[in-house]
Amino acid sequence: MASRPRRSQYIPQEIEPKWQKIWADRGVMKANDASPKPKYYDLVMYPYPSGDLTVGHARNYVMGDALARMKRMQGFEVLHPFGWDAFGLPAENAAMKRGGLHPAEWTRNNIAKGKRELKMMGMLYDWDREVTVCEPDYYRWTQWLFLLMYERGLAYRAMAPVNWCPVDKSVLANEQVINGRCWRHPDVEVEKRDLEQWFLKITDYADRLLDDLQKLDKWPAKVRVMQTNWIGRSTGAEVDFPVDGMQGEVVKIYTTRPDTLWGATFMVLAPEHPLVEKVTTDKHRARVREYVEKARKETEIERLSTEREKTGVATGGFAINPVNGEKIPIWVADYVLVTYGTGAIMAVPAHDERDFEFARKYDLPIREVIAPPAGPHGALREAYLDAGVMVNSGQFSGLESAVAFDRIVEWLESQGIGKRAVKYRLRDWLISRQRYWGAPIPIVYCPKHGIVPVPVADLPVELPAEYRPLSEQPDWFQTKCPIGGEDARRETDTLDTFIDSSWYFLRYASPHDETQAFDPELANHWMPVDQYTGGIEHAILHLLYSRFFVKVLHDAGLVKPTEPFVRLFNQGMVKRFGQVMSKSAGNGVSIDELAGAQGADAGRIYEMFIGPPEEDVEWSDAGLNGVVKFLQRVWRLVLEPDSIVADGDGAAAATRAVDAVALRRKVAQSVGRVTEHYDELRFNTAVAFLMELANTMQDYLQGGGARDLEWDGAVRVLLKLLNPLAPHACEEMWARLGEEGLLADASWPTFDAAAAAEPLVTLVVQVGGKLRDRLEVKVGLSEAAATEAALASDKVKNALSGRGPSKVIYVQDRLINLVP
RNA sequence: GUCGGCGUGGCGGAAUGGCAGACGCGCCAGCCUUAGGAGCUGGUGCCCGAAAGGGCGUGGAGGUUCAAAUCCUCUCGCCGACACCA
Repeated sequence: MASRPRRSQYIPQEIEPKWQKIWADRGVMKANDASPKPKYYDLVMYPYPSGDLTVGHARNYVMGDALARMKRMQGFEVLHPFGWDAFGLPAENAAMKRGGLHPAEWTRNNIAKGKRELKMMGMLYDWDREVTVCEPDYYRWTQWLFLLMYERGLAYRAMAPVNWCPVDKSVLANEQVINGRCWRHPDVEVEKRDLEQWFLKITDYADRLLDDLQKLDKWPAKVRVMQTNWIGRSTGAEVDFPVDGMQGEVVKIYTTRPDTLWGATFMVLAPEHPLVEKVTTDKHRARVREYVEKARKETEIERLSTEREKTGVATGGFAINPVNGEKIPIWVADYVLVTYGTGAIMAVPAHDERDFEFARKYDLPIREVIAPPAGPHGALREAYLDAGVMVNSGQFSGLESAVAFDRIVEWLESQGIGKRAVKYRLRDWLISRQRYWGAPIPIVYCPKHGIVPVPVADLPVELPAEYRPLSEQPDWFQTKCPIGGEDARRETDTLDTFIDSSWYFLRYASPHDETQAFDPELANHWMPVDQYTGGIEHAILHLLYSRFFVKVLHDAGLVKPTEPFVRLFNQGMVKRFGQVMSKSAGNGVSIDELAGAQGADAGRIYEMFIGPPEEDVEWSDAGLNGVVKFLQRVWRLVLEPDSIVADGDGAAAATRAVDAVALRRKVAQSVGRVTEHYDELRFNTAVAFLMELANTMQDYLQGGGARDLEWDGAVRVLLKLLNPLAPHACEEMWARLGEEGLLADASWPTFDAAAAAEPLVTLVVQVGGKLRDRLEVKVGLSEAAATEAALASDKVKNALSGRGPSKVIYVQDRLINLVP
């Protein structure tokens, strides 16, 4: 190219910084709170500033940025903010690794680096609204939200086991426990310690979190299913089983199958169940204690093999089945979880796989009470789980088990031995972290007044400057009681970082408000988020927590919406060598490398073209060249059409010449398809359509098409459609065409149905479902006329081998099918 | 184990039930050029055929339909989530 000076060259390294500066100077990315335009809140999941933003992150952000740019051109006032999930473990680990480095310093360095890279990719974020959760002006309000929860009775303290490394004298996250050992000390077994912890009562919102999923019809079905399963609501009955020989002592069990009550042949308590000691007879005490001890330790270490054989011991105690007065033995087994239901079950081996397995192993009786359609088995080979006719069930025998549920529950209630009950898999959210790098929990423990929340006026409770566990910094944690001024002690735990991220999207609405977490008026203006884009790895926790927070804030009268995110999209991960890309894994491709190689625009298009947005993709540089070629071709089409005409091979080009009508049609069609696919974030096909448009335009030129208004229109549409993905190049070309700023002033092209309509359609003629011929016909041909035209074709006559069709199927204007 | 998703050329992948393989990579041939990893033109699912044309083709087996990559049943393979939730 260097040898052809007549051509202007596409040199991204020159034009990209230039346009980035112009955009910044013009402030095109700023969201105006007072704009009369309709709002569009385009949110991408903020990253952890780990210092290695890769092309994997960029894939998410290109989608968000392209959408924001399109929406701006469509006349929306777009809020497209960015921030940093800056509290958390990696900063502490990095600080530990490099002795002397403070997590704050490490974090801030990474943020600076990441910000530079994002700007380099041409992302237009409203940096005036940047949010960094580790800064006091943010976590002040995180603490305030905790106090709000506390005030509303949603935060409470309870004992909970934590992973404890005896060498580090520190709590470990679950991910840091590998095979029951500390990740940093593979020879050291992690201990389980019971510590007093803070919880949020998310279970109070279980029903609403579940039911409102139905409103989220623009969320991927997959995520809704995952959340549904996570919440895990089941309906059943709680039934009281008196303990034999112990006046007034009952074991409450939970079952989803009250229709199988008559088949209960034993009872099982979780090892941690409070009644275990009581029901155990002296004869069995030693063995039971040994089992409980062992079970406790095992679950602590790891539930490695879930397929392991069930174990348990008899307590020697008996319970009375209240429905038939039967005495059934009470066992203890670790397959019953103390954390679910009542921690105790009635075991119905005939109709439950687990109970069946257990009964077989310990030779406990199995009694069939639900007969399959084929009739009772007598000797069961496996548990029968489906519905059937109830047998051996007193007055309910003969009833269809499927319809018996309600009647049995009513009867239990009338007898005072049981009641309807709903249970959840969801547990309350443990939010205490015995970590330095997080928002301190704003609580003071006073010997006189007990748990005392820090007054809002005293927020933030700032982290001490020194990086050391808070519990080892008496200068920091020694304080006075806010109520009476007594010597008191601060809470030394910090908040789970998921709290930070459960409300950051609200802070963006009024990021500098020093009087409140967010301005309700502005929050209600921008909320809910119209499009939320991020990784599937947050399908459950982050999204569930954010939904929970918004519901609580709604109940507190602070936000109107009950759901934060209208439309959710989970983009796939970028992998390399089969693994998720990251610097620490050594397979990362940085944004620097991508933008440096062939420019940000090529990188942006390539990120989108590499595969379907929701699928994981394997990174390779192979296709990047094709994208660069495409950009260069657009450049030539727009600015150097002469060189394209000159390159055309007249003879060849004539065979697929595109006339003005065909060009107009293609342009109109592209507007429709590209707009629709951008909107649905299907960027890979949108890019393909843009390539098709460029191909068509090239054919038009090479076939001798005039460079008239038709052509100029096509050029402008191409630039506008391509602008969200390749903004620098398009702005530059637009400017060279002598137009005003593309981003600032241009509007999105509108779809012209008339231009897109085809004056002639291809009538596809099938015989017996097989393609036989294609005929050019007028749009809207009647069925009779279409059939006549089809039958005139020799090929069709051949296929019908002389006979006429016995049946004619005519579909739209495009297809006719003759059945011989 | 349960739930969910996915199997289409050499590769990434397109296809409201209606011309399978768009778009791109790669490859082949040619053109252009003061030897470029640039640009341009044509070709490129498989088989038979010089060609025209014909046959076969979306993991496998059935089914529904005038018509199936697409819907249904079974099956094989890969991936993901949950994992004893009574």
